[in-house]
Amino acid sequence: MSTKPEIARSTSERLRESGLGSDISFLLARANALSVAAGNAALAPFGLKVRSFSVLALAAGDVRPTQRDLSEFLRLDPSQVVALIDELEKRGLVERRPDPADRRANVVVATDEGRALHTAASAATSAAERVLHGDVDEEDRRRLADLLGRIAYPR
Amino acid sequence: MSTKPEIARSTSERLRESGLGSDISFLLARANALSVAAGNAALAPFGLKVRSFSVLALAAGDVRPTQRDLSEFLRLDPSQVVALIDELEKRGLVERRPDPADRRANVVVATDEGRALHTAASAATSAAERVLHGDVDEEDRRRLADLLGRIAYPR
DNA sequence: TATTGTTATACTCTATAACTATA
DNA sequence: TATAGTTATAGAGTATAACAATA
Repeated sequence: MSTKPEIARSTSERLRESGLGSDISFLLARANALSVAAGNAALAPFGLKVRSFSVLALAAGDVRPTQRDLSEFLRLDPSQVVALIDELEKRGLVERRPDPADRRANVVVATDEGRALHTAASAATSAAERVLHGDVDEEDRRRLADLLGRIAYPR
Repeated sequence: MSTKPEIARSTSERLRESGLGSDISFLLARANALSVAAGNAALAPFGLKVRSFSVLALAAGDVRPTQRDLSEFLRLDPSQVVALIDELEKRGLVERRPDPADRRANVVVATDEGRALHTAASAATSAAERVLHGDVDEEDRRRLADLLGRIAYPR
């Protein structure tokens, strides 16, 4: 048990106040690590992780992306997308359909069951996000999303 | 070659506008992926990656953290810290010194050479960060750091 | 000739357990 | 009895190259 004097800052506080600890890249890495951990924990009851959830989420919308689209948007190698879709398809959550515009390509769409699971899982991740962002109110969350978007989607 | 009409949004634009694409957790993951990639590229000429750079940065300050401190602050397993310090120590960039307060613990400090490399590498990562944050001005960078800090360092 | 999806493979990263020396 | 550092190992994540079908 540490019984340090109140006046002295702890080592972790001092590291936080050091150069690295206030670096945007480092804060980004740390915030993301916590976010992924919280997301995976919230998704575990659904048999999903943030990776497979993001594929399911995009398949559940009306965009009808090809595997190549998913690969580029999620910044995953095409071979990783194959593995993720294999797993979701085996569980009956998504389907590969031939792209009418290009017979090489598969369009990935969620099944009814997949959309239902996505809805339930979304509620869980949103709740986990609200806990993680407990210190950030709604207006600041919008501001944060805007700022992150400018970094996440460079021109 | 895709010769789509200008009026139609591309698939990636439509994915971006979908639910997931504006989710803070997803934006965080995507921004961090770009940040790590840019950081590793900027650090490659120095024989460093963001991981080893962060250890060197903390060792180059005056906090004198133990390996345990580094493990907790960087959210790395103690065994990973061992490997990172082994490598940096082999290159003469950091040293393990016995903690006078606890003979089980090692304090990690940068050598003169390590501090010099840290200074040079810091300039490179700052430059890469400015490129990545090209769309975000100084005031918004401060705001972003504040918002990220509230997520990265929960109470 | 180039691209989509696929398979195989290797490499990095991360997580876990067990051990030692000190506390 | 618990903690700091270490070692070993296995699992997850990532990157690369080669192939068949199609553009």
